[in-house]
Amino acid sequence: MSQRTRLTPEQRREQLLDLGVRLFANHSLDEISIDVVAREAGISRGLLYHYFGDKMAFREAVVRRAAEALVAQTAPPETGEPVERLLASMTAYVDFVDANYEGYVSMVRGAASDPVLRAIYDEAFGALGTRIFEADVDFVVDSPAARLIVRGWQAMSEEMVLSWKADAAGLSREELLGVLAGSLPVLLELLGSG
Amino acid sequence: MSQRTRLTPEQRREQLLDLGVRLFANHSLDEISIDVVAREAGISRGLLYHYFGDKMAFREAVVRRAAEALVAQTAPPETGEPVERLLASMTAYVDFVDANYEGYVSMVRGAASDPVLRAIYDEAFGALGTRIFEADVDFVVDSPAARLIVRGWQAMSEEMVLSWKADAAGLSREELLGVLAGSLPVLLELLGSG
DNA sequence: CCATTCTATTGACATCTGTTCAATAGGCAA
DNA sequence: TTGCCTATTGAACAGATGTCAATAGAATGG
Repeated sequence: MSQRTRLTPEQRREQLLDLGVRLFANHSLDEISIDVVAREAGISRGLLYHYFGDKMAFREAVVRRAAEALVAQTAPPETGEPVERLLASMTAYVDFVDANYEGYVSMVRGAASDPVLRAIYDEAFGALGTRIFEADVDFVVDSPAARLIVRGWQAMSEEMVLSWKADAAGLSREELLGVLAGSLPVLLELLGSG
Repeated sequence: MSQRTRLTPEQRREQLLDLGVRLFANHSLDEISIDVVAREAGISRGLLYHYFGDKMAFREAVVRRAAEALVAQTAPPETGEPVERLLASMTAYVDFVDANYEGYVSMVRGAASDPVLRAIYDEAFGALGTRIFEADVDFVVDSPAARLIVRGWQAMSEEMVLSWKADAAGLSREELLGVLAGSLPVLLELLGSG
């Protein structure tokens, strides 16, 4: 069986990563055989190994690309009021999950099942969290306890956006954003009053 | 290699489930070979299939037992003020994660990577969430949006307890509980004022 | 237009792991 | 002690991962 299509390494790599995002969004690593990936991509199994080394490295590349896209696309604007910039970043987060749902789910699923993928995920979310402490808003005071709360708030945001995506629950995008944005200050205030 | 040890089915099942909890806490499904499970348990591979059918079903049984233990051990007390009962249930949750850390992580990891395990996890957390709406406290008014917020609050609680377990971040158990308990009403109030 | 070179791509093979099932042996009852 | 029940085993099978020398697009130079 010939019918080879010869692409540049960049094109081929992109094609395979895109495919990986689609596949890993709905199935775990061991549910996706190399055969399936190869057949779906119209290539031989060997080629996948040529580009990514092994199956795990392929998965890792897929998750890493999703994480990098998340961090890049949620970068807060350079100018504007601190609170405005935070809100813009948060809006970008919601829209990213909305637009890249499959890739996002792929990343989350991966993070839970493998330490290496978890590290990639943690690094991405650590970067998002750090932005909050660099934002110069009055209700954010850096401390270990505040870091813990921000982590929790991020987990809450993720869960709510994913649940909202699955079932809007009667909330508009703006109402959802209102809850997420409003919750951060009130949660951090619990530290002082607790 | 003889040296068989013949147990009752219940004993053997318990032994294997306990072992599964330990193993799946630190490694994903495909990282744990049947050989490892069998060797660790001192049995043959075949016996695991005799008891659980296949590898996935074994994993499923491990997660299901953890989920059932979680729901059982966080049951709120029958008597007392509604708010007190909620707080007692939440305290039981924190203590459960603290005491059964490996089993809890095993459940969370599994839930993210497989639809069947996810369903078990969702059912357990749905049960915990429903308790909140049945608790008869004034700040909880049932609605799709409120359900969404409770889901988010649960995700936040989980993340914070796990992070706190890994690194106390200077918070005592009581301070952590204070933040978790205090956050639920203020989050739900965001719905009215938003 | 042809030949050459480079390398993207293949396919067969070795190895490992999940799964099945007939055979084996531990322990209780008669 | 004998015999039966069934917990347990181990070998055989199926399917997937990972390896590597061989193959064939396509650009380049004459």
